[in-house]
Amino acid sequence: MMKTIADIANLAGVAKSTVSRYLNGGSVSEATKRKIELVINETGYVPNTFAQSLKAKKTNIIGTVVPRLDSFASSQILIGVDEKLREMNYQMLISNTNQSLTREIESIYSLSNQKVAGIILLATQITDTHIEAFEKINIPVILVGQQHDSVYSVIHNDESAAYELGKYILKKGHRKIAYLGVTNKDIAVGVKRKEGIIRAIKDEEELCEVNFYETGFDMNEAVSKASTIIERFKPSIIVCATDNIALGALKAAHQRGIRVPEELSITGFGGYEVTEITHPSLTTVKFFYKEAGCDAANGIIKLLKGEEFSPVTLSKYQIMERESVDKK
Amino acid sequence: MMKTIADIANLAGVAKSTVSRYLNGGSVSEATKRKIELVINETGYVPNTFAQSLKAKKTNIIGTVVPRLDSFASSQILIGVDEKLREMNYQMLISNTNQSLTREIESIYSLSNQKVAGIILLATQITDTHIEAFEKINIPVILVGQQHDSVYSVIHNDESAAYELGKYILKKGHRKIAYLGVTNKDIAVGVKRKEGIIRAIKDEEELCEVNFYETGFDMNEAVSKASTIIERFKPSIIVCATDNIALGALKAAHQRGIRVPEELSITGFGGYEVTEITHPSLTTVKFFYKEAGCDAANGIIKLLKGEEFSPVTLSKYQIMERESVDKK
DNA sequence: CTGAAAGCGCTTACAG
DNA sequence: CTGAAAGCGCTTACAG
Repeated sequence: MMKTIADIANLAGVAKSTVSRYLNGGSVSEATKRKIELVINETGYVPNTFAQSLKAKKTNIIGTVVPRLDSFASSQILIGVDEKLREMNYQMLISNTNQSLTREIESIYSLSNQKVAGIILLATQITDTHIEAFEKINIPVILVGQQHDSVYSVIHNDESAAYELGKYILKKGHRKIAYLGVTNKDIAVGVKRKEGIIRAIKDEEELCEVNFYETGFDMNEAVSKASTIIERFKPSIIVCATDNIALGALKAAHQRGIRVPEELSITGFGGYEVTEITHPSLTTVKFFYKEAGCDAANGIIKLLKGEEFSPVTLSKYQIMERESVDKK
Repeated sequence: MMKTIADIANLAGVAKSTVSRYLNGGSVSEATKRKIELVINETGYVPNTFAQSLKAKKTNIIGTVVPRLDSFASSQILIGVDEKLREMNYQMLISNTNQSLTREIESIYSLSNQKVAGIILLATQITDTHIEAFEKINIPVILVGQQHDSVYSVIHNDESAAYELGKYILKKGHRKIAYLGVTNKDIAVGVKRKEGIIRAIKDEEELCEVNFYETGFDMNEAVSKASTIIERFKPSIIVCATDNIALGALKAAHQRGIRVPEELSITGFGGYEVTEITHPSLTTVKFFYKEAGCDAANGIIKLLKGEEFSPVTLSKYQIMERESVDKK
């Protein structure tokens, strides 16, 4: 049988309110404290969360909305969020939207109905409907991976990372560059990474030939897109907007019997674990997803406590110089 | 301002109990139904979950305990569970234990305290402490990935899958086999897969030379283990207990300048997405993780409704014949 | 420091 | 079919 606060009060010979005060750090004399403590230990009493939340009208749950569960980046961010939250005695509730923007909006409202204390959104696109939802629910929201003026954001600093990667490949002598990117609807991945590369090329004094292509996030689509690029454009390097796309490009090169990096260099973005183990291993930009997750978790708790939190947090990155880029 | 059932009752000119009955499918006349419906639509009323749960003493939440978030198998299973649960109007609450058995036990109790309706455990090892916890919490539990006599299980049929894979490589002519497995503590992955291979070899009339090795689940460890095996044993094939290990073996071969599959064949288990894109693509056994997740979700709901559910459900598998195995 | 009482928003017998 | 009342397990002013 589940014990209630009334049982504890009876057993300890005090009032329910006193037990409640003991539990919540109110003023209780040392003597009664000890009595209550004893009873609680003996009975293994655990307060009913529903009753608590019903009164307090809030929970220590942070809702985390993710577009998909099966992506390296998502997993790592979630791990970071979960770890930090657990540390701070909060709980993470994951809501998977399966890449549906509609379900994303639904999730935001539904989490709010469940009285989560705050929401962390692993964002892809931020629409007006999102902003409207954020305003309506009236609890702290932090975006991870995308930036928006009216919401707190933790981003991966895609532009700088891309700029640095661009400088790197230029230094390696590449002048005939294919950039295989994704939709502009994704500001971070589609726009910022491309912009960083473009800025690096602009800074370069020598002339570069650059072609831009677009593909989806899916590996298989990347294989065929890359294959066509190799055939028609014959670049010395394919700069891919994600590691998955780079993996696809690598496959395309293998299929065509083109040696990487001797005949063709390839780079990615992300730093997925598997990029270390491919042959050749992939030169890429590593983002610190887990740390970004921690940052977001920290931020939401600060916001909850009414403390200061910067509107935009830049997460770290690191160029991983490996085998897939050769001197030209 | 949040509306309560009392507000709705007032606005509709009926009693709270009538609104409650309307909400829960009790008997309400068509006329009052319409009145209530109207008010609810206008106000956008949503019942307070805590109040509901406080009375009903249960939730429509299913707790899912996972050892790690960043594994292909886990992600797919979670996606399956989530999808099915959502369909049935249940919710999934994920608890990540970060591969800690202690945290696994803690999670079980903590989910139970939160009054989840049931628990799905993506299991690695089942200890007595687990069984004790399952008995104490007194709600339905389903294991995914491991089997145990006293708990409902959805398993991947590792033994049969391994047997079939064993038959396949034998038919390809391999007689000098290295099996790179994992700890026996993991019954499904460590024991069953090995047993399946052994059974296939026993069935074979010709003489086989087989060596068994053990490694961790980590890719990098697999690289060095495989490298040593290649050097010392010189097998014609390395059968790896997981795709990650196989990826490591592939890397080891590349590093040593050994051509796969011409000089060395390699197989995995799992059917991770990335195995299709490696060079050469990996011959492996694909498990239907997502479907297994669905099965588990279905099962837990059946159990909740008091319906029949088989103590052990065998999930499907499929040999993915690709490029990493050659005729010998 | 301590207790009695009211109330959070719902559901569920029980009458009618 | 419908309503009044009790109660789920807690917390929070309010007295003392």
